[in-house]
Amino acid sequence: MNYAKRVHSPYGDGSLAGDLSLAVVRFARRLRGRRENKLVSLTQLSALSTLHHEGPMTPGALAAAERVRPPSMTRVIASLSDLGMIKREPHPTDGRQAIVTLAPAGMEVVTEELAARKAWLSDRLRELTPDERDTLRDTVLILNKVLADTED
Amino acid sequence: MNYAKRVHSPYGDGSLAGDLSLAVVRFARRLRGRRENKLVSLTQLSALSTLHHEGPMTPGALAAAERVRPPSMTRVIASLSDLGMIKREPHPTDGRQAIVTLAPAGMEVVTEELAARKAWLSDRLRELTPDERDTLRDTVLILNKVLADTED
DNA sequence: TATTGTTATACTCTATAACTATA
DNA sequence: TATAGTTATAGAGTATAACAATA
Repeated sequence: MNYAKRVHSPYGDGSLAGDLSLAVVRFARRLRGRRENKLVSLTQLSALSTLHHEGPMTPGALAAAERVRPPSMTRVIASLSDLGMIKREPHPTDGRQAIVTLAPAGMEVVTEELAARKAWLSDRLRELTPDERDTLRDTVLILNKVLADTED
Repeated sequence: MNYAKRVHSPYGDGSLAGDLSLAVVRFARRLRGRRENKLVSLTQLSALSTLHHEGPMTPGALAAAERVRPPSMTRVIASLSDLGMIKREPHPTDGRQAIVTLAPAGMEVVTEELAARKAWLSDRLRELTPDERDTLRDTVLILNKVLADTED
């Protein structure tokens, strides 16, 4: 595969949307399946990771960041709280809200799980060429940009 | 973003695996959530799409192609059969197996759903640069390659 | 009234374990 | 015995609708 030299496909060739969504869904299925015997699920890890990167926030903000509905995040927060990985603190000025913070156990898990998850995926990535890895790095930026632009 | 000129990141920088898996999972979540009021789910569509691309096959082969366990595929097949989108036919030589084929209704749905799904994703993709779309096209190839290389 | 969050409920997706039928 | 597939069961993840508490 020579990415640099390939001519751009026409604007509306259409197959990209279909191919991309199938590939992403199958890959995500695979990533989730790889998590047996782990302390937290990928959904939980994703929430912990967001708290790690962006700091304490309200449940609503965390739901928005993770792009799930508030009731879904309520359950994720409850499960992580049961595991002692996050703490709920009262909001300083608004009694309706709460502030969710990463507990020490959660911080530890984020670090360990990120390392563990890399174990198998990094093995796969290591077999790719530097160009292919760069492509995937760019993809992370593009997917996050697309997600950020989809506000509804 | 200028993808072509960027220097390759060092071999083992490690963050790619973590960033990629989080981005993929969030994107997949978004894709699934976009399917309300659709005739078939993304899982069902994925199976129909495989039958469309690769032709009739046994439930076991379909499970392998979709990278799910046989019992999971049994349920997908049953639901698609209830919807009249696939047909089960006896295997010519092995009484244990069956051959799953795409029914006319299934063929129609694959075509229509692929078009419908593109409606929103294509809107997003259209806002990207040609370089960014090429990056995503390459990513589809890379992800499928990684999935194909992970046989266990 | 509007907003934030939770509870109640239900559906989809996937898995493991145990079973049936055929090879 | 081994293989292909199904059934039974369970758990994770997500959603909508209805509710409670606070602004």
